[in-house]
Amino acid sequence: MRIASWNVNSIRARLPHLVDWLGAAHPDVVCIQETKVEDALFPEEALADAGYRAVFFGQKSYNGMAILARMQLAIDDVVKNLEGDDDESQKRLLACTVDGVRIINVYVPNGQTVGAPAFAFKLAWLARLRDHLAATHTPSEPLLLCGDFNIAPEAIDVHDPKRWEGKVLFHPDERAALARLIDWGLVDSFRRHHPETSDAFTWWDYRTGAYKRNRGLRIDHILLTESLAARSKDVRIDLTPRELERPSDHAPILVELAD
DNA sequence: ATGGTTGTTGGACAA
Repeated sequence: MRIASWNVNSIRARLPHLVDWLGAAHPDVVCIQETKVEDALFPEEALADAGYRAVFFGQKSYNGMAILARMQLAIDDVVKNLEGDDDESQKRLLACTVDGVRIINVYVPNGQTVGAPAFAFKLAWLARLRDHLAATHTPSEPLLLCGDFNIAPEAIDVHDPKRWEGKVLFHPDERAALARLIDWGLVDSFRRHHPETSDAFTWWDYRTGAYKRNRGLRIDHILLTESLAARSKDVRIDLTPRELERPSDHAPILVELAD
């Protein structure tokens, strides 16, 4: 089974890219972040025409989640947001089960600037996610936690770690929060398959021509429990859609799981 | 050099 994660930065603006990419990459499941659309306007039919069923959980303008699965696959046990969130809460988590794999798709708060209220919100949200995992799941089950974490784990994941050190997306407190999440019982699947690979990024700022110079960060992750990591054959970042005109600022990451 | 671009919207705001 091939499972992908992609922050599309508006599913309506990116619909042609997404549909083309589904046809080219043939994922079985796609976890999407930043749909930026309320549920009534979600492009469900266009995705069905492309051969994918969808569950979605969105809001106007900001955030918003979706999970797509090939029509032949069932999507079960859908969960929207964390325990304690209400209708007013930012839409940042969507979970389901496909073919026996528990899939948790997250859009971790960006944090804006270190020290800002949004940064405290980011750290608190990550702690709540850790609590949710511990309360609802066990590390022994086949579970995949993926999405836009807005955190680069290590210096090797940043184009210029000296310049980024202590900045939002690469601050010690965020990296510790991500490490706490992983310590629950997860594996960074990309790093397991590519332990030495540098300059492998999933996000490049729209400004300053960052993509052309490969000035990026690896902030989108697919984390697996050990039982699922044992089935993982490869993980790759697909740069193809980032090359197009008016792309998302993120590239998709994909994991290949043995049946 | 605190710049620059994109998306949602119709002026900021978030990223």
